[in-house]
Formats: sequence, C-alpha cells, structure tokens
Amino acid sequence: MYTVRYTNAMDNRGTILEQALNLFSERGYDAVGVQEICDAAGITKPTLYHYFGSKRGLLEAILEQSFNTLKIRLTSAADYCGDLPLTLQTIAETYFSFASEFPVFYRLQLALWFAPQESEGFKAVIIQNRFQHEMIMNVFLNAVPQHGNMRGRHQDYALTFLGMLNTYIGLGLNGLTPLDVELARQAVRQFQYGIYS
Amino acid sequence: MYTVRYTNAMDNRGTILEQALNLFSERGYDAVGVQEICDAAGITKPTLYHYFGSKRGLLEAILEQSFNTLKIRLTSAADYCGDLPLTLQTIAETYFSFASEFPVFYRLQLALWFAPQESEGFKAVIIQNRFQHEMIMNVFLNAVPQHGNMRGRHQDYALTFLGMLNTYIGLGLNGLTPLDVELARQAVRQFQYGIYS
DNA sequence: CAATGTGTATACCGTTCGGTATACTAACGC
DNA sequence: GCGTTAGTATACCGAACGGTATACACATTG
Repeated sequence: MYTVRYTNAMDNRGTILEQALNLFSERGYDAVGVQEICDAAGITKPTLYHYFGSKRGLLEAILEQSFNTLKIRLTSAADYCGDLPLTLQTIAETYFSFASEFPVFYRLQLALWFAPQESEGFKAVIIQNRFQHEMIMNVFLNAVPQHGNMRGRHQDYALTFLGMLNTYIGLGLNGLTPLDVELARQAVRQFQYGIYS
Repeated sequence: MYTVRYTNAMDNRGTILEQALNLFSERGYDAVGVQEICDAAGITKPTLYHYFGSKRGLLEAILEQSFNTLKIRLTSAADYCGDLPLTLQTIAETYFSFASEFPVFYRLQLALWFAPQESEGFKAVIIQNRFQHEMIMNVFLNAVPQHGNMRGRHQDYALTFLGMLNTYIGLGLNGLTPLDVELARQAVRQFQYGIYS
C-alpha cells in the first residue's frame, strides 16, 4: 500500500506534464481546458494547481523541461571551432535529431513561435527561445574574422538560418522528408551559397 | 435617416470582418471571444451570427476575402514563362508586396499555418492554402524540361521555397528587414544555389 | 396600406472557463 | 505517538464561453 501510493504520487507531476504537452501540441494552448488535462492525467484540478500554480505555469514548466535538453545539446554543438561550415552542420544535425526525438514538443514550440505576439503562448516561448538566437548569432559573430563580408549581418544570418531549419523540421514532422544527416548537409549547403555569394 | 441607416447596415458586415481580423491576428483565434469582437465592432451577437453563422464561419470569411486577393495576384505571377529564375523572382516579389500591404492578415495566416493540425484555425486555413502549393509546384514541374536534375523533387522545392519566403516575411513583419524587391532578389538567389548545386 | 424580409437588440440558454476554500489522508521528523 | 507537511479530492466560485429564441424597426414590394 505504501509503495503504490508513493509511486503514484511521484508520477502525478510527470503525468500532468506529459498529457498537457500532448494536448497542447495537438489542439493548441488556448483550445485545451484545464479540466481536460486533469481528466487525461487522471487527477483533479487542485492537484494540477498544487504543482504548477496556473495554466500558464504549467505551459512554462513544459517548455522549461524540454528546452533544457535542447539547450544542453546546442551549447556543445554551437561551440565555434574556427570552421563555420562544420559548426553549422553540427547545429543543423542537433536540431534535426532533437526534433525527431521530441516531435510532439517541437510541434508545440513551432506553433507558439508563430503565434500572435500578444498571446500567452508566444510570451512564454520567447523567453526560452532567446538563447537559441544568441547562441547561433555568436557563431556568426565569431566567424566574422574569417569571413569579412558577413560583418554587421550576423543577426540576419542567425534568424534566417534558424528559420530555414524550422522550415525543414516542419516538413519532416509532417512526414514529407526524413530529418537525417543528409538533409542537414543539404540544408547547410543551400544556406551557405546565400551567404558567400 | 434612410441613408444613414442603410449605410450603417452595409458597413456592419465589413466592420465585423475588420475588427475580428485585428483581434485574431493580435491575440489568436481561440483567445478572442465572440462578445469581444461584437464590442469592438459596435454591434451585438445576433448581428454577427446573422452574417457569419458561427465563429468558425467568421474566420473562414476573413480568410476567403483576403486569400482571394493573393490568389488573383499569384495566378499571374506564377505563370511560367520558360525562365525559372524570373518566375521565382516575380513570385517572391508578389508575396513580399502582399505581406507588406496586408501585414495584419499575413500574421494571422502564418500563425494559423503553424497551428496544431487539429485546431480550428489550421483546418480553416489549409483549405485556402492548398492553391499556393499547387501553383508553385506547377512552376517547378513546368521547369523540369529545362532543369532535368529537378525531376521528381518539384514538391520538395515548392514547399521549401514557400517556407523560405515565409521565413523572410516573418522577419519583415517584425521590422527586422524591409520586404522590398532587393530582399526578394537575395532570397531567390540563395534558394537557387541550393537547387542547382 | 398591408405583407414581407432584412437587420438589429434584449435577454437568455446550458456549458465550460480558470481558479480556489476546505478538509482529509498518509508519510516524515521528532 | 504526535505535530507537520505534502498531496489529493469534493465541492464550489464568478465570469465568460459559443450560440439562440423572440421581438422590434424599417425599407421594399404588392
């Protein structure tokens, strides 16, 4: 009796996170009610509010958890080693494998990223998303000495590079293309011609 | 009295469309209530339901109206003349100028396009969006005789081309870059290197 | 001048919204 | 054992949700 009870209790927080992520990703943050999440997780509202305080807090917990994984992987991938093509390739592969591994989360993240700027979802995701821009922007900034013609445009490059990766990931998540190393190579090659020409 | 009354009546439908577009674009379809739209338009709910039948019907009317403009412009822009670079350039310019002219609508359209596949918004926009893919896909299909190495990949090209345009438009709508002819030229150039290499 | 049909408002429907006050259960530290 | 604390459920809050039944105002048509 003791162990069963305890195990269930420990799982509740995780179960809520998991079910909420599924529902938000499938139908959207605003369209999913708190009660529905509770039903899916097999708990009641006070339990949810005990752990997350609010619906917004629950969304932020979901984002924080999954983005941490991405953050860790990106930090080592975006470590500029003096070879820009290699670094971009590594970053692209990191994104593709992450999106393949957590497709439900990545779908949610993409939806929130393009959501209206005044929406709850956008405001929650932009905080977690800033580090991606800064990280990629630094890659281009550090590459300026080798590629002088990029000076002053590192921000544009970071944004379009990330935008292109997300375009491919969007296609991949809809089953239109496999998010493999070969696709990463192709994407990076396409991007670089735009830069260097 | 007669004319005033009549003019107001004629305007109500348009006012509802206009205010709903603004609200949906700013805060998202699900986050905006029908009552709020009515308040903004200065009418009451029965009036709205008289014209559009449902909240979903209102959204579809908004999309239909604005997409028609895009459809007309794209039809002439995507008329393949045997010169692929030129056609792509024309399409890019058409998209950029349309997005510049109707930024509020384009923001909504982008948000709905990336919304969860089971959401009301996505289902409403995908109907209107299909023609864009087909139109651009046909451009690549018609260009196959001149560019044999593209055979069998026209669908991928259409999707990534449109994805790239939307990436740039997203940046433009946030004021990070002007959506002018020069940017269109740069985007098309970057895209083609990926194709031809 | 009646009949009609369009457009609009008042008032309301049942349901669900996000969120909470209260109390009970059970494991933990003393 | 005994208080404390975390976790959970019952039951409920006021507000807002999408949508509608009814009635009325009015220009149009016979």
